[in-house]
Amino acid sequence: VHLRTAVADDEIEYQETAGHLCTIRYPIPGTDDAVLVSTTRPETMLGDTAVAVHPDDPRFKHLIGKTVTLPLTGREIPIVGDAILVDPEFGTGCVKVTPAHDPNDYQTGLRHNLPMINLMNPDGTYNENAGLYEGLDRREVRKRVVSDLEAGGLLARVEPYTNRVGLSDRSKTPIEPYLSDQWFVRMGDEPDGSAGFAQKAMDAVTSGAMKIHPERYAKSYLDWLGEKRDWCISRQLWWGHRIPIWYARCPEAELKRAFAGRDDVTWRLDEENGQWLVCALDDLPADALGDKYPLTQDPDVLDTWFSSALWPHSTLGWPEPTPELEYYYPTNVLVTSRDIITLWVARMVITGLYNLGQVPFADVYIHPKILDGFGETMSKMKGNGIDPLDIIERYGTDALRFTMVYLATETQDSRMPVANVCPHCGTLVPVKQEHMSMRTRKVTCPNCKKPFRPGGPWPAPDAELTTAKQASDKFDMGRNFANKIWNAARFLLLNLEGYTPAAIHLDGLPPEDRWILSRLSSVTQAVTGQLEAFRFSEAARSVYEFTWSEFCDWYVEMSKGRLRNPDTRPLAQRMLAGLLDAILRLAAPIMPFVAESIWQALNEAAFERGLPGPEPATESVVIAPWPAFPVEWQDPVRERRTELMKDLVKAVREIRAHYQVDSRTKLNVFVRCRAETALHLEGAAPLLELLEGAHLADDGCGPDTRKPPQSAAHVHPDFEVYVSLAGLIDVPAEIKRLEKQRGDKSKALQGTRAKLENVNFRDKAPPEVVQQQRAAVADLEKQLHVIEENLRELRQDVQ
RNA sequence: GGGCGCUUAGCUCAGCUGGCUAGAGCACCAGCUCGACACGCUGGGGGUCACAGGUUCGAAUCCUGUAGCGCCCACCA
Repeated sequence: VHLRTAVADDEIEYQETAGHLCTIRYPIPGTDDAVLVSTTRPETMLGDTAVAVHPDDPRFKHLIGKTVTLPLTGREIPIVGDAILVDPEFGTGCVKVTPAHDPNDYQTGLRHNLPMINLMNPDGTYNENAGLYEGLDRREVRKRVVSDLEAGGLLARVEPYTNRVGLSDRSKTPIEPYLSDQWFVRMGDEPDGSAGFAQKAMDAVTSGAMKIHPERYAKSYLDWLGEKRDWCISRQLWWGHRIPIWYARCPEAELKRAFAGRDDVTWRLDEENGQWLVCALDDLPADALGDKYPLTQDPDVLDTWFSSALWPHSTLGWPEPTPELEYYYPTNVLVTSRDIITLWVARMVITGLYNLGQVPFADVYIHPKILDGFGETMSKMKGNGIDPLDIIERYGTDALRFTMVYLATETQDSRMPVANVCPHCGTLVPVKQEHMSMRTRKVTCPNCKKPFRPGGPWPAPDAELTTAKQASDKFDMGRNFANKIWNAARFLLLNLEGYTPAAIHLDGLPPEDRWILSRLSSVTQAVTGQLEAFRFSEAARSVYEFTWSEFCDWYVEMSKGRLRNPDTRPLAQRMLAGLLDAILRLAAPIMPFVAESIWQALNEAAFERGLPGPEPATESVVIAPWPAFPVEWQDPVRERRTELMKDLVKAVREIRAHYQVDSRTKLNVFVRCRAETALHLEGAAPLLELLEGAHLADDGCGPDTRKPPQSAAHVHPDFEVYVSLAGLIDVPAEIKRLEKQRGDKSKALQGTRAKLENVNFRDKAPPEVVQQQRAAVADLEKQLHVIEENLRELRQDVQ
């Protein structure tokens, strides 16, 4: 495929290609001598207009100013000295110069005022300048040139050579550099020295008018713009915005007459071609100047990035001063990928500043990328992409979105191993590397042995093979979380009968309410900060953690008893409704669909709700105000108290699980602790009852509690728990349990002691850190002591 | 060649300004169909934080180097 268009440097991709390096003799007239030049593109020698050597190269210095005869053409071309083009160490030290067909040679040509001979037609065939080779395709010319040189004894040698060939991104055919007229946008500064396009776009970032997050990406933006390379914006393609230039050959008076009073039309003279270049905002009809002087529009179209650069304002109705443009421009945040910071972002800034005088957005957030399972960027070409629709169908939209946000960390790209879902039996068949790049058209299911086509971007359906859908268990997390929220909401909705709205008063609240409000206030504050700082992954983690591990795992469980008691039920309902309301608002940006559907259901059951006081709910969660709660609700002491109770419950659970005691069997629990801790654990008895089916007697918690016979122990920094297991206790197993606890604790003790024994640590570390370590040692020693005691008793039991 | 980033549990990733026994999800093991949820609950196993130096009382965290990987840019007649 030949696209026959100009391409930008950034549309070229290089590929290592095995080719040949030909060394050709260029005879020096009047002598038997010749200079040797090497090239990977021998056919371009027809357009050589010089041979260059390094000006300081002793081997060739004396030749500068002389000429050589260009083989096959007989043209005499000069030998020039050029320190930029020539590396004397490389090859023969002599370089053929083909200004019309190589960018470096072009620059060399300009430096030495060399003629530029364009050999090629736009279709890649050679033109009349190629003499005998006219009309032949470039590849054919290469063959002929080589054999003709060989026949003439002018081909010194041909060696195998691997070089990097520039291929078009789009067509994957080799780029042929050649001279053509193109349209450029000048990026450099104005002739008077004032800032040009590139500089203005740089200033937008250095002045802080536009911030790039994470900050390090500002560097690629500034570095690239700093080169101020002119932007070639014309393309010889069919699809695209046409270049708004019309050509006319007429007296200027005609233009003045036809466009009198129009400030959207300008023109200037193209002296080289003796015509007017007319530029207009709106399309000009061919007969705008009358039949005598037809206007013809330039056939080229704009670079797609030029059109894209207009996106932030052209989508809002520009150039008309629409209300939308007025209201939305400049926008707030652009979210995009790092590889188009230059191609797209920089150019949006340039056109935004030029057309509207303001940057198009205040913040640019660059997200990490999802890579394929092998760590490579996904691309259509490679065929290693994943179809979001497959994921949505299998896991849900919110699952997709949540997982993506969860993975949007600050630096780390994320690999996404993908599996094909066997269309016959549903087995997940992991994608292997050899399935990539469309090489594998057919995979056999290891389970049902039937064939299918792996999922991916296939150009057309396959009549014989069903194409598999794609899956990736990375989305389990999002799906499970959506489901968790859904079920928590269901629980609440089933328990809202008789709900009455009323304000919450902090003072009368039970400890678990104080705790969850403290957590809610902290978490809401954290999520708000994380979103503002573009730390999306952290925000997702905060919402997930709070909702699942705190609200569902503990608060909802704790509320079950209260909902059964008519005295405590109304408050529990208000708390739960208010909490769910807050969770939905926090989750809405990340899981909009689940949040919205629950919001609607909640509006039916508890229209007026909220913390601390009830308010009528908004019609939709998307217009609900972002939540914020009093900082005074944050109460470290209450949080600590709840943590202690949770630890107590967990200790009992651990024992129950270890002895595999049926959950319906009631356990008797005894706690030995300091009086102060006992105070903190005051509310623990009902929780143990509710959550663990465990009984803690009124006098079972305090400094005087004694270890009951036949019991299992768990030693916590703040308390010792004993669970009576008369008839169930397995003494050797219990010894093993305690020995493991002892192992863990003494390992920690060792580490901490070692630190304290270090004089330098005691002298140089901050006192509070030293103090903390001392306390830790004391705690651990005490715990170990208790464990030892328990072990001794158990060993006596055995004997 | 220049720049940026990464390397932590079997897999995919957290770990912000250095300081409790390094965390999560999935996977794995054991036990749970008790009134939101088996897409679940409970308990558990699993890590020389790539490697080598250095700074520090103390390093997954800071510095230097090495190796591997990814991306962007430049470019080899």
